[in-house]
Amino acid sequence: MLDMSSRKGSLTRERILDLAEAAVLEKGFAATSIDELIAAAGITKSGFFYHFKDKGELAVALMERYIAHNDAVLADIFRRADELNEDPLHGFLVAMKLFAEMTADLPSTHPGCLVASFCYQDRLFSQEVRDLAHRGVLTWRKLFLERLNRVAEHYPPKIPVDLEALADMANALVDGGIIQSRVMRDKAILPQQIMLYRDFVRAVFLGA
Amino acid sequence: MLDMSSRKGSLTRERILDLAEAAVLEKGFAATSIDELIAAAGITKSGFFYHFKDKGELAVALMERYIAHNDAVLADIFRRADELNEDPLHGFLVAMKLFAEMTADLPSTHPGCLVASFCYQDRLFSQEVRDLAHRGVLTWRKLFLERLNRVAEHYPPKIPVDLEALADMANALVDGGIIQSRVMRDKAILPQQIMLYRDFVRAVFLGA
DNA sequence: ACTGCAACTGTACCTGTGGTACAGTGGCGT
DNA sequence: ACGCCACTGTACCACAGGTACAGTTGCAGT
Repeated sequence: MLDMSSRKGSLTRERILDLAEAAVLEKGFAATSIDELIAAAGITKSGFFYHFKDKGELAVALMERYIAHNDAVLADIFRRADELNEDPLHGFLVAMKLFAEMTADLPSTHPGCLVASFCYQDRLFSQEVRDLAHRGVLTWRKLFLERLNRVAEHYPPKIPVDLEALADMANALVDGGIIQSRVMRDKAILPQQIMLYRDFVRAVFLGA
Repeated sequence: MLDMSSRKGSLTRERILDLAEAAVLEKGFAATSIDELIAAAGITKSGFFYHFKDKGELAVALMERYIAHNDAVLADIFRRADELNEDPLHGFLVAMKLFAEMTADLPSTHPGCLVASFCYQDRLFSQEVRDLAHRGVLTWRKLFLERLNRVAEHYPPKIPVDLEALADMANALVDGGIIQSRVMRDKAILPQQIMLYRDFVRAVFLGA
């Protein structure tokens, strides 16, 4: 029989990851204690080490799950935008609108970006975690760059920009927007910045 | 007599702060141990606690110093740009060019932004540290917004944007650019993003 | 009913770190 | 000569993070 989640699915592992992700984004990885996680999850220390052989493996699992989820969310946004629009530029602009709305609809400020969090705690992690973060950023770059290239074929840029840098700009602005939203305790900043990015992309391809 | 730095200036304290800042930006605050700092500084634990009554006070001192330094750097860039140019828009564009060049000239990737680092370790710090970060972001917003308002008086915007959001965009892009530079191990990304911001500001006020 | 494995629990133990307490000292300014 | 700034040295403690490993429970398949 094919069962997709190994036996009964081990939802305990997922629960640990949920708790760990939230804690790490609030206090950092080093300050997130295993004792704290197992208390919240209602298991014992041994239970934790059954799922993760050490804290490093927790970091890997957190990153893997986060990257996969992030990629899926972005792909979904672009897919929904494509359904609403044929033209590559307007599809892109609609996607950015959807993205901004999604972040604006969050109940409080965005919980944070694990890649950004981990990048300031670099030396705590294995090469594997750093490689995961690297691939995560590369995936975003690729997803945006593909779209921007397709747009550029139909709309010759009015402002000469490196499209790869323009692709990276989205990621940079999201990470930076999250940081500002958190520091300023103003959840409106992130969606605002995404909309500004949208304005810029429109200006690049359509002019002011 | 007026001496500006309390007696002989206590350069030990500065050395601790230098070491702590570098360590915190690499591993995070919680993972930076006092033992490690005193070993690197060549002092004893007692020496450390003479300067900082606890670790929390170290965090406050780090943030204060970082914010002050950051503000000074930005103010200097704008001042130098003003010397080269009278027009508010071109002064701003020159400043962004100088900024990009400054970050490009760093020997390796940018060491990182303490505000960004601390924002993902929020719960470790006192309200005082959070307030410092808050004020740091506010100062950047204010510095950029003043300039942008002056520009807008002479150049009616061709693209309708919220100037406060446009001011915040600089900060967001710098923080995001640093993160991407670190994760991708490519120091060119940060200056590239600053130059993209410059392109956007020019497009806003001059059109594509 | 028996076997086997996933998913845990229980107990014991070691280390490193943060932090306290306090007495002592070298050198410089006045 | 006096004082005080900027430390050093020694001793100590509580506790969290982390390791190790043997034992237990419950469900699945045959």
